[in-house]
Amino acid sequence: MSNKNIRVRFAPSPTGPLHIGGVRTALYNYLFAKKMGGTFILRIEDTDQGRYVPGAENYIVESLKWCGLLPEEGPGIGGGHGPYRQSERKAIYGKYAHKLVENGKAYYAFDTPEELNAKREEERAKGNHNFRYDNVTRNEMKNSLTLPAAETAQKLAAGEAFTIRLKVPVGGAVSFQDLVRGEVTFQTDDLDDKVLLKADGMPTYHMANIVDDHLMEISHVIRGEEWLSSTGHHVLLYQALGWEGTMPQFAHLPLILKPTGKGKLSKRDGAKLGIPVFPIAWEAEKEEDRFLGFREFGFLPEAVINFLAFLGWNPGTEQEIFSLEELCGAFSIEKISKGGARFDYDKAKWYNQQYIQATDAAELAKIVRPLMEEKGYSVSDDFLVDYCELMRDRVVLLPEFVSAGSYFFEGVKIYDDKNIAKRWKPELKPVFEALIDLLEKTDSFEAVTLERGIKDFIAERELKMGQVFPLLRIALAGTMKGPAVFKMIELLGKTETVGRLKTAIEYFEKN
RNA sequence: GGCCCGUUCGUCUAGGGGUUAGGACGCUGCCCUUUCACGGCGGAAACACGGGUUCAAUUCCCGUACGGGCUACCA
Repeated sequence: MSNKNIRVRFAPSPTGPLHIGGVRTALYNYLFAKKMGGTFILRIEDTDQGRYVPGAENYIVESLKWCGLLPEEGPGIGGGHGPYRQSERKAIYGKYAHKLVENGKAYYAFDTPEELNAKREEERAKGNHNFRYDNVTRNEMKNSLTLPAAETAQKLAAGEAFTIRLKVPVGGAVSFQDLVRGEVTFQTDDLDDKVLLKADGMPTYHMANIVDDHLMEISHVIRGEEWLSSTGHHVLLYQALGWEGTMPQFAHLPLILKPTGKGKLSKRDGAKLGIPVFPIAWEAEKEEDRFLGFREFGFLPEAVINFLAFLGWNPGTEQEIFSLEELCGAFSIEKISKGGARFDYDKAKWYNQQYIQATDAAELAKIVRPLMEEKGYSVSDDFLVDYCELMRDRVVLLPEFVSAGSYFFEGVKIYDDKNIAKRWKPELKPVFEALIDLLEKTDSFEAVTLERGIKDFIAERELKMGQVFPLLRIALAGTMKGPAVFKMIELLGKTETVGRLKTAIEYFEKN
């Protein structure tokens, strides 16, 4: 069921790695598009050449890919509304900006950044701490409203640098219905005359976003709450361009807040708290500019998506685990919450654990294999699958598959001396030697058989389980933590098990 | 400062004029298990405050407080 009228876009700016709040915005756009049978579009907002960071666009694309949020239109993908990079649409914005000037909805402004700063300083000195270029102050600035027409024409002809500013009406009000917040109203007298076209000929976000959303036939603008304040200007712009009738609907998302303290989540919070705030790693020259992502921390993308979906949205049922597909079915803008949501890393880890537990061992083995190789462990496929089966319920982040069971791959490197001291008695030596004997004579190395055999062995000698099992475990793993002993023996196999027992007895004796 | 937005357990949230205010994470007790986990059953823990409206407000309205966002020729 496709609905050609529903078109949403994710429009990030390639100024660095996309943080997790951006991923959530992308997710909500994606979910809404899928839910409605509409189209999910990626648009790159690279109108600020000063802040352009090479590699950032690729990072955005790779991040979306890792998350499984594939755009149907976008740079490198195509679609009937391209180009999808704003830098490639420069001429379009210029045309509309000049049209607005012709229609008296905007004007040329010749004030240089230096002059504007000087003006701000001057006002500050007078005690006015918030100078605004608005429908009052524009009358004392250098623009086509205050200058004689001839002078304006002369400046333009001379190629003097100019910007085009929106001529905000005096004494009016703008309102719109926000899909998550209801009616929002601004007095035009509170709004400044936003720059639409910069001196370098590039549009500002405000201009580009309206022109593109209109031309790309965007039906719903779903974006972060940081845009709510400028939406008044955007509505004014739609009106000025005569596009009010097809203006998209707005939905402003609550912000993702820092895990601790105040404010919205920022790049630096990751490094500061040792948690990921980016989907995937970001490479950079300088060490302090490099970041690891959720992927590198060992998260499954499905878990990240599920976690993110619930940061500011809730289906209203008690189900917590949702696949991307299920989210597409359950999503609705009405259920987006209004208040900011604090980033809860513990919850993210819990989701990851849930997804690891729900993934079958063969699949986990595939995911874990590269981590094993990185560590230098060579493991057979069968062994790795069985191993994943044993460890699945004991792992929260993927790298723990490597660390938590390292003894399986490199033997016992460290013994738990404290427990050995507490439990080892010299008279246990013959018992363990007899156990080795028993194992060597056992043909079936299956956990159930082993369990029966070893339990009988202990009973025959009138020993307690507690005298044997903990030491047996330490002999094989070095630690008290780990899967059921019989399962371990089964996985290790006869030769390895017997070998480890022999070394361990020696070690226990010395201890 | 101005404008805009928000406020239910520590956190994410459900709910909604009359409820024992529900779930999840985290914390915690017990059970399972002679390990560690997983799992199961419990527990502590919330309607920011003040006024209205109403027979009745956590829920509706208004204030206040607090929090957040914006306030660039950045997005």
